[in-house]
Amino acid sequence: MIIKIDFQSDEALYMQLRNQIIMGIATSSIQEGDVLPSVRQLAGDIGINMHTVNKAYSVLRQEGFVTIDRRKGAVVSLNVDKLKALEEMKKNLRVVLARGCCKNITSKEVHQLVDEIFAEYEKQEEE
Amino acid sequence: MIIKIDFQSDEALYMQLRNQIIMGIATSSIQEGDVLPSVRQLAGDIGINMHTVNKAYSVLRQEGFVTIDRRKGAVVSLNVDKLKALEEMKKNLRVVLARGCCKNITSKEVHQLVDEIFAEYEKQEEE
DNA sequence: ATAAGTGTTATATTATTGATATAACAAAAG
DNA sequence: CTTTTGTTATATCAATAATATAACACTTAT
Repeated sequence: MIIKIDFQSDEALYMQLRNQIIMGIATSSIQEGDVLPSVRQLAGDIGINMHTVNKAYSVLRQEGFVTIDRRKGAVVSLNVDKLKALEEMKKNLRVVLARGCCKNITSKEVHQLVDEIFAEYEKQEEE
Repeated sequence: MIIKIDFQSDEALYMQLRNQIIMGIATSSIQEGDVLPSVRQLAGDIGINMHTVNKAYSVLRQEGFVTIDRRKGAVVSLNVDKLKALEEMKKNLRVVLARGCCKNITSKEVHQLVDEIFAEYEKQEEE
């Protein structure tokens, strides 16, 4: 699992970290049951503060992507509330698609993008 | 065009405003050539500060959704850079879809959501 | 022409957030 | 017993979000 932080980005560091871990789970480069590095370890590797990593982990826990075990640390374990997830996705898609729609992106083109991205996920699942 | 601001949300006011205007353009409840309310007017209607509206308009201008004319004000006019828009959408979709993918949302279900949302847009275009 | 309304700019203040820095604690592992 | 773990508590600094006045130049009505 390679984490790449962009210090020039206007996106918060802990948010970048959260998103990359989620994408790591989606591509199965991190799998359910895997243990994330300790907050101190990852902070040292990336070159950011311990608390920033801790905040990312806390958000991941609250959103149901990991459980935090005192003995093991942050363990990938998905708490699947599918109805909630679908609702959240629809809300997010409404914003993303509206932007594209204004720029003449068709539903067909969106479908293609979706397939491309899902292909990225399934491709790496075999590794 | 009805603007609904959630003061409890953790999303910045100017961002909520920006997104709702973009969704308004997508659903054609605001059309190309239409003039947005003046910053003072809209601020008064919503009950927020003039500068917050101004910031939303500035972002919309920078992102190519409106042009700002000294005599007319903020006019909806889409500066379509489709390649850039596709690139941006893919980046956004990667994050949104990864979250769903972890929660067992299938590509088929995403396709359905996309169709539902595009239907919302085209439905209101006829009004 | 006068008044009102427009976008724009400038400055200032307040509250919140993001990120960092130490420090300490209890629990678990070696 | 020492180290490492997550966790909590403070504190500080910088950046951002939102507000408040105020002023300027330009349109547009009256």
